[in-house]
Amino acid sequence: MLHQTMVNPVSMRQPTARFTRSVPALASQSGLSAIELMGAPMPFARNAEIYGENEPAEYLYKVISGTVRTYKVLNDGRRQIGFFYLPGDVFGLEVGARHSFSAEAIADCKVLVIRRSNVIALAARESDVARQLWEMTATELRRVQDHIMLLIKTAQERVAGFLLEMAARSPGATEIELPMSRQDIADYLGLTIETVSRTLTQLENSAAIAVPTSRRIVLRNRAALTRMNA
Amino acid sequence: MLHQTMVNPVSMRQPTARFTRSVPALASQSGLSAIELMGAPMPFARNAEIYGENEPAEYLYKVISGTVRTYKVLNDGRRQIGFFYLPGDVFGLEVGARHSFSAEAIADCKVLVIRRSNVIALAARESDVARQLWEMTATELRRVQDHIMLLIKTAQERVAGFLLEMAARSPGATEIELPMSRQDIADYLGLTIETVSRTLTQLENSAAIAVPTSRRIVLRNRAALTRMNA
DNA sequence: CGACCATTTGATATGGATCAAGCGATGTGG
DNA sequence: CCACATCGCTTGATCCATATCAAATGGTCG
Repeated sequence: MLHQTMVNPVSMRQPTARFTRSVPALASQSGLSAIELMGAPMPFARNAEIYGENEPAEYLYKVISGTVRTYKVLNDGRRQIGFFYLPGDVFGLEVGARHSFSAEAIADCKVLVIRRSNVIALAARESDVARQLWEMTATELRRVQDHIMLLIKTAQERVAGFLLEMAARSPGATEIELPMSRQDIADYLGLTIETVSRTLTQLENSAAIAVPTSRRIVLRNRAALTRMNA
Repeated sequence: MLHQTMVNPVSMRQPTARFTRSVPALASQSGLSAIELMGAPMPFARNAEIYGENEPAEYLYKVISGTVRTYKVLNDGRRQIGFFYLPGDVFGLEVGARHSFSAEAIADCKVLVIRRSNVIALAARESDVARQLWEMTATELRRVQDHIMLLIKTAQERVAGFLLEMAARSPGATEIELPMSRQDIADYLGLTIETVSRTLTQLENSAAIAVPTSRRIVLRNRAALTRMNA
């Protein structure tokens, strides 16, 4: 049940963040936030740990390419995945001193790494940066609240909800490419891989989806999925 | 399963917030935050709705006395309680325009009602107010993350965890007074009242707790509870 | 081709839900 | 002050969704 994670060398995890002074004009002009301009891109290999639970939260991160999972593990090895972060998503932002989850690359990734102290210093001077930090945390809060509502549902509802959620993140697409394994999905939904697998075949049999390959899902009947999402 | 909630008259829910200019000196001196000084105390009767899901988030709230529950209800009536807010706790703070949960008084309450627009305006000028808003949202985020970890556990672990959580909120106390019903506890833990009840008697039989009355729990063996909290 | 790993499928077990009844406290009207 | 209704909680019996255990299948890479 426990994932074997390659811990990458310390040197890889101590990026020298480019120090950038406040540049709100450039930020708004380019559609980039001032925050992102303070970051340095950094690659992570498949299954590499980006940070561990309870480690000092020195950086926050934005996915450029690839997918990242955050997770917690209980004493006895049960793993709960917090979220799957896709390109454009920010993760690892903490107000407190330490990370509350661990983070790993699901596939080879590029991640923008941003020194937290720089952002916080900037936020103290510029209220729109402060507002952005607050908004990012609030976005995460809403996500986790939605996740709770998933976890009280039946297996079918959870899987349908998961598929719709993933579909909503690549808008317009009727076909979704899952970057994560069945085990990851199961640990996200609080189910076992067997139940996830069975539920998918059941959805396929009821013509709600097609599963051409295990990592590819075609949404055949979105209305049906929405209906069973409770 | 659905709670009958008395909706109190509109007039009761439109408090005239005392308008207060920025008073950071007084705030730090008194140990009160500038935010709280902008609020007006307001009573809510047992089971009164404080706000509803998706209503405009005009106010944020701080419990003075009594207990508040927040919750969401799925189509078919399943209710999930977000949290129980005790005196000192802030709830209903949103970054977006609308409340994502509903809130009700569990018992007769006094609640400090604070106009959100005032706080946000102040935050734009004073970075420590902005920081406080961010921190409140982050506190809530951590809580919800912990809640997720509860929801993947067994019934016994959930109930033990709940008792320890409640105990931690009245520090030092070896005996806890539960302000909420078994149904509320069940809906918080994602269990049925029967399972909550059975689990409590089971904990009582194993001498981990005593239950002199249904609303009062004595922690007899905190170590045992901690051990079964996973 | 063969080994390995992820996924699916099958058989069985079980924790918690559901259905149902009993119990104790609280309150109400006669 | 007592009979009785009500409500919240507990306890009992049974059921069922999902977990667990086990085996087969399939896709990937040497």
